[in-house]
Amino acid sequence: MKRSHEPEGSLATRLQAAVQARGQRWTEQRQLIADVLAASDGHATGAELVERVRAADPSATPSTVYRTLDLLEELGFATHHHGVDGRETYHLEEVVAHGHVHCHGCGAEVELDAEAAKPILAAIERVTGYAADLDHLSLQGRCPSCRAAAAR
Amino acid sequence: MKRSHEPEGSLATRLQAAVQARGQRWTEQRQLIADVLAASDGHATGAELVERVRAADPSATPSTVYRTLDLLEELGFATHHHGVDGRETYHLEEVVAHGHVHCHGCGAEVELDAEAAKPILAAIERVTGYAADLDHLSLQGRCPSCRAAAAR
DNA sequence: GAGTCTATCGCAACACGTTGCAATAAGCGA
DNA sequence: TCGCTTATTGCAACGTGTTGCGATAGACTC
Repeated sequence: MKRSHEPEGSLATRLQAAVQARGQRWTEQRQLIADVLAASDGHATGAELVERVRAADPSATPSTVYRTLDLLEELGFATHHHGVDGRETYHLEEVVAHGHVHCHGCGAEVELDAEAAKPILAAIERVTGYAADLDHLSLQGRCPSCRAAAAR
Repeated sequence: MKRSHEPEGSLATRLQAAVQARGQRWTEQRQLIADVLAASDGHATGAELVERVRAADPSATPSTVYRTLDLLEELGFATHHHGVDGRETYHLEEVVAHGHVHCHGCGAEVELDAEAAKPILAAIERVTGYAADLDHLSLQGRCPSCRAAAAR
């Protein structure tokens, strides 16, 4: 998100540098997977990414895609979390960290940016001493309109 | 909730009544699955439950177990949520509602009871307007000792 | 340039959970 | 009791994600 002022290649370039700095290799497949992830800004499930990567390069296998995603995550360029249905959802790190709140009444989903989440994270820290990850903040509950409907 | 003063058998009895009230049937397998879930108080993953049910009755199949768990959930006798690894974890409704906080540093996991979670849920409501489910509150972050270690 | 080391890849198998379908069996009315 | 209706079950196949292993190919040393 809001990366449009940057040259397209910069993410891949930084990634390549980070990978090679660890003595690891930057391959065409990794480039492709990073491109696909960058192109699907916002969220994408593992399966979606696998599908898109395979569309671009049919020789790519799921294991390669998942291992590359793990690598991106290890390097801090991506994160993943489990949505309400247990499916994995991946984000590029450039997408600003955010949490999710899902309504189990109507299925609505709102995002929580860092600013909005501050009081929540502060409350978690006060209660538990834990510094919670915003990226892994995936809540379920009832949205205001479903609550109003339920109250009637 | 907080029905722990009731006799052991009452859960199955109430469940049976609820199932039959919907014109559905109370079978031995359902009884068995409810027993297994009751016996594994606290949490159990779907796979664990399947395994235990099959240990007691090898003819039971995973689909039956999962369908029964769905039924229990529909009736409000059980809940499930997705843990950090994306696996499903089931609770009996009798186990008092609680959330989880998992440390991605050392893997420690603490539970949050309703009282402790109150300020967190209140903060969520203030920010989003959502009434979050304590049972689906599954957080990740760093525990105090990992934070201290990281600070050094 | 040859040889060695090792990261990466593809494949196959597995684990967990879900779904569709046909067979079975329970419940119910005549 | 018989026959009908329908909930439940078992089976098999599928979707998503993970893991182990041998083959490959890139990088590095001599």
